[in-house]
Amino acid sequence: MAENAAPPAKTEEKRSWADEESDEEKEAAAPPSQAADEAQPSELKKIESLSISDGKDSGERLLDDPDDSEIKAVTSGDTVYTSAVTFEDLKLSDELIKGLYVEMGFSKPSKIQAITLPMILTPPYKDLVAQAHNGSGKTTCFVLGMLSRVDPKRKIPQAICICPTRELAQQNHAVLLKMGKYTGITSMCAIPSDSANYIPINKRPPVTEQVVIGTPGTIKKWTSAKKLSTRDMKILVFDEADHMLAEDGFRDDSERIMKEIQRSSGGCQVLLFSATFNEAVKAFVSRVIKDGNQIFVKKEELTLEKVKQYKVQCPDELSKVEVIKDKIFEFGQKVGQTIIFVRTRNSARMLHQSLTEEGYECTSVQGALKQEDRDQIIKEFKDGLTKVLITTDLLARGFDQRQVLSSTSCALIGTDQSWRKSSVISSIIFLRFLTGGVRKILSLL
DNA sequence: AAAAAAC
Repeated sequence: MAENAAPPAKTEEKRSWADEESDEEKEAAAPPSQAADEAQPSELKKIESLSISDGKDSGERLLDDPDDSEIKAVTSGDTVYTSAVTFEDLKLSDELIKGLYVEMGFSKPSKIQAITLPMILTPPYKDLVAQAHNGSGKTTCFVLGMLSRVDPKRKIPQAICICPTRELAQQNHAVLLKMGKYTGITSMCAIPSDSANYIPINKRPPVTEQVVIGTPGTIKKWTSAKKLSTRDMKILVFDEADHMLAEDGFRDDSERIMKEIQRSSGGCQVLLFSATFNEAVKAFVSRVIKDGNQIFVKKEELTLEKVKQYKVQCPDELSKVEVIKDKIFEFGQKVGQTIIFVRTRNSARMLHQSLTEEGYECTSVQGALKQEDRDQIIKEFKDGLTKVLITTDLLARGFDQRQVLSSTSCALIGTDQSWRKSSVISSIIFLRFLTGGVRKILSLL
């Protein structure tokens, strides 16, 4: 459990350096008496609802969720699913159970696991679209799904997971190795290899590993070169599925891969997992996934309500850097590590440079770096060797930094969106110009 | 609108 970052000070002291809200925000947000950081959490703290429908049902049934005690069974189509109270309910192999208890340290399924795992593991293995908050145990759902649907005796690829970034693919692969430690199930990452150990595709032996986790381009390349057989695929997972299926994301690649695998395998189960699904993606999903189980959480407030938010208004770009130096570093030392999100690769580079020049220790990572360097920088941060990491959307999604540090981290937001997607951040500091943008953020609250 | 993957 990550304890909430104790705010460094109460409101009054905070205002010694954080400006008060502007007029624009006042009209956009709440009654003028309410400071912005009061306006956000408690009001949004509603009981989260789960909506369960069979995909054809237009009228969604909403199950109020009183700490999951009442939800025992949910039906979808003709199949009756019994929510899993224990992992034993799922009839997993002993080896897998051991991995869950010993390696992962789990005791019982989380709510999303209790509901989705039976849907994933019960014939006729329907497709599944599932939304679950960050930190709710989403990864376990599909990793466990893949591990239990693979036949350990057959040395051929039977499960694929596709992720939007190499980093996320590696992270998910690490989870799979850990959870599947005693199963003997083999797996590999399908991401572009770094220059040092590059193997031309035609020299690459066909994949014999049973689970493959990778990024779209490489998966596509390997399958079209017949190095990755999809004939015996039983389960296909898209992590961060909303991005994988968004028009400005990986939709084309994803759709092609999905079609190809479903064709060659004769209908393989597809799982779509994400913390967020906007309406456009939902509409697309319902076209692609015709007859699947669906789980949506009503609103995506969970990340928000745990988060303490501060705003600092800066008249110009230069003063942002001043605030980072004077305040963020100091604040970051109290709470642990800091991630600074910025919008562009270039600002990541520039900010890193100007901070370093002035003797502030930090690192930065963005997509223009070589893969080796990316891996190295992230490893150092996860190992706690570096305290301040500047990054772009590269780490905005699915970056799980709890596996390293139970202490809190602090994120400084330079973009409108990335902080909402990021996993466990207990504290947010906005740095924005006086003009523009603020209203947009407030409307999201 | 930029970032991500990968050509």
